[in-house]
Amino acid sequence: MSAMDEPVPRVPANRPGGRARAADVAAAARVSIATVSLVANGKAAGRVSMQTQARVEQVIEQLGYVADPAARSLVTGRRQCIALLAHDITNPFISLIAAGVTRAVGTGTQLLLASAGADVRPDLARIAAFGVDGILVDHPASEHVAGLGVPVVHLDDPDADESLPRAYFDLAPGGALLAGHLAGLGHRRLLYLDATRPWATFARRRTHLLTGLSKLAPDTIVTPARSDIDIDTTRQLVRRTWPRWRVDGVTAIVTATDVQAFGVLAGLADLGVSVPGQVSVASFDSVPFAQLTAPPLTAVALPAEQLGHTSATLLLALIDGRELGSRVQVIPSSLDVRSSTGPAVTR
Amino acid sequence: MSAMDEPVPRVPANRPGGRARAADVAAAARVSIATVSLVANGKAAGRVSMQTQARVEQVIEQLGYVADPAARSLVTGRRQCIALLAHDITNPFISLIAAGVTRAVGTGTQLLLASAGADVRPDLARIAAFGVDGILVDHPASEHVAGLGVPVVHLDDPDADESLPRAYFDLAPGGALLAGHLAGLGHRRLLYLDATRPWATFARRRTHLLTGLSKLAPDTIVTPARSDIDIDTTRQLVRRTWPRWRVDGVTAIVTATDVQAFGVLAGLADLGVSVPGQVSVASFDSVPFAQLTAPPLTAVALPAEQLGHTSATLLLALIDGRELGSRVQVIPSSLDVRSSTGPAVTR
DNA sequence: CTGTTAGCGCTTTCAA
DNA sequence: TTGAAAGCGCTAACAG
Repeated sequence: MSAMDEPVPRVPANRPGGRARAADVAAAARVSIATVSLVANGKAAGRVSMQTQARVEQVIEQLGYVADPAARSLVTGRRQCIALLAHDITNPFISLIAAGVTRAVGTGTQLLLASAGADVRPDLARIAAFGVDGILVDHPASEHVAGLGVPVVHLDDPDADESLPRAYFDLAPGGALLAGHLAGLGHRRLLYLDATRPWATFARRRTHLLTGLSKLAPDTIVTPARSDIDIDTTRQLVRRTWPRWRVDGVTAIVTATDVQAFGVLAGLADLGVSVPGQVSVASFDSVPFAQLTAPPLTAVALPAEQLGHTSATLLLALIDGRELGSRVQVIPSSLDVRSSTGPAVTR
Repeated sequence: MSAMDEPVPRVPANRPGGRARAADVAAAARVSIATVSLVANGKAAGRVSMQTQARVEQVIEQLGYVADPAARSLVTGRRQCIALLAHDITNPFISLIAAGVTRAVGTGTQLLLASAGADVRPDLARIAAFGVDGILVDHPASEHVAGLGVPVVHLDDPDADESLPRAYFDLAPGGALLAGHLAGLGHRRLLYLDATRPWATFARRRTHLLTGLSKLAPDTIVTPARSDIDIDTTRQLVRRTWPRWRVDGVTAIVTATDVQAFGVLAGLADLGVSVPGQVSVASFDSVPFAQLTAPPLTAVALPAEQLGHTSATLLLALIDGRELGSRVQVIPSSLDVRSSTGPAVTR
C-alpha cells in the first residue's frame, strides 16, 4: 500500500483567518510548501513525482487553496491587473473601449476602472501607486506619465510623443469621406460643434473634415461652436442658438462626438426642425445607439471596441517585455452613411 | 546646529528596481523604517517628535515614496479595492451602476470591473481569489457566494436570501403605474417581451405589471415572448414576429429592459409600423437614451446610478465592520411617461 | 525528486 | 521618542 492510497489527513480548511494557506496544504499532503508552490503554479512537470503531484492537487482542490495574491505579488512583482483611466464610463464610446479591453485581457488579468476628474496627474499617480502592471490612458497629456514605473499605453491620442506606446484612429479617411459626402450633397455652410476638452483627437477630427471640405469645395464656410460632451448641455445649446445658425444659412451640423449629436437631434426635435429636411446632422464615433436615433445618424465610424482590444493587447505585450510589432497601433476610420444627412436646402 | 539644519543626505531615488522603498526614506532621513511607516501612515502624532516627523515627510516628498501596496496588503489584509461583477459593461444600465459605484468609493478605494460570462461561479471565485475587500454582484444566484471570505452585496436581486446584504428596486410602484397607464389607454391585448436570463428582477418586473393589469382590467390578455438583452436580436425578432402579434390584436408591447425596447422600436421602424399610432411600446429601466428614441420611450424608471451608489456604500460599511442601518436597501421605482405609448387602436 | 532557506517591503508589537 | 525584530504568505535559488 503506497502513500497515495492512504487517506489524506483532514486539516481544517476553515481556519479562523479564512482561506487555507500553502502551509495547510503542505501539512495535509505531507510535503513542503515549496512543493505546494510548484504544483499550484503548474511548474511541477519533471520536478515533482506524479504521485506527489496528484496528492497535492487533491488537497488543493479539497481545501480550495488559492495563493494569496498579495504575497505572490510581493515576491514576483506582478499584480495581474491593469487599469483603464477614462473620464466617463457612462459615455457609450468609453464603455465600448472597456468592453474591448475586457476581451483582450482574458481571465488572467483583472481590469481596474479609474474615472479621472478634471485633473489627470493625481489620478495617474494614484493608480500607479495602487499597484497595477500597466495603465491604459484615454487622453490626458503625455507629459504626466514619465517616471510612473509602469508601462502606459495612450488611447486615441494622435499627437502623443512619438516615443510613447499608443493606439489611435487614423481620422483621415473618415474625415475625408464625411467631407466628400457633405460637399456632394451641396452643403456649403456648416456648423462644427467641437468638444470643449482640448484633446488632440478632437483637433484632428475637426481639421480632417475642414481640410477635406476646403479641398472639395473651397467656398465652404464653417461656423465654429463648442459644447461639453453631454446630451443635455448640447440640447439646450441647440435650442438657444439654432435660430441664429439658421439665419446664418447653416445647412448641416457636424459634431465632434455622437453624444453631442444626440443632443443636437433632441434639441432640433424640440424645436420642430426636421432632419435632414431642414438641416443635416453628422458626427464622429458611430456608437451602436447612433442607428437608433430619429433619424439614424450619419457618422464617421471609430471602432472603439477594437481600440480597447488593440491597446490592451499592446499593453500586455509591453508588460511581458515582448516587443511584438509596433508600439504604435493605428486603426482606420470609415463612414457610416445613415439618414440624418441629405441634400442641402436653400431657403 | 541641530540635526534638522543639516542637509538631507541624497539617496538615489531611482534605484534600479524602480520606486523608492521605506528603507531608502529611512536612510535619507536617518531614522528607522518603523518611523517611516509611522509617519507615512499618519500615525506619528505623539509618537514621533515634530522634528523627525518633518524631516521624514520632506524625504518622502522628495523621493516620491509610496508604500508598496502588495507589501502593505500582506500585513494588513486590506486591498483597498472592491469589484463589480456584471455581465455587459456596454449595457447603459450597467454603466450607470458603475458610475454610481465610482462616486461612492472615492479615491481611497479602487474599482475592479469584472465581466462575467454565462457561468457565474468561476468568476466570483476568481475575483475573490484575486484579492478584493468586497464584491458587488449584479445578479448571479446567491448560493455561490458562501465561503468566499469577503463581504458581498447583491444588486437588483429582490429574491436573494433574506440574510444577504443587498440593494434592489421596489418594482411595485413602477409596475402598478405602468399597468394603470396602459389600462387607462385602453390596452387589453399586450405582448410582454421578457429577458431570457432567469433572474428574479425580471420575474418581478413581469409579475408586478401583470398583477396590476389583472386588477385594473381583468379581461386583459398578455402574450409572452422573450429575447436576449441585445438590440439587434430583438430587432430581428420583431421583424419576424410582428405580423403574427398584429393578427393576434396586440396593441402594446412591453419589454423587460430598455435595450430590448430599443430593438423593438428599431424593428417596428424597419417595418414601417408607427408608434404609438399602430402599437404602443414601453419598458423597464429608463436609461438616459430612452428620451432620445423615436418616439421617446415610456418606461418604468429604475435609478441605476443610485443603485450603484447605495450598494457600494453598503459594501464599504460592511468591509469596515460598521453596521450602519439596514443590510437591505430598497430603492423605489416610478414611471416616466413619454410618447411611445398612446391610446389602444382597434382595427 | 524534494526540502531548506532566504528574502519580497511593509506594519506592528515590544524594548530601550 | 525611537529602533530592533518578528512575521504577513509566498516564490525561487540552492542543496541534498
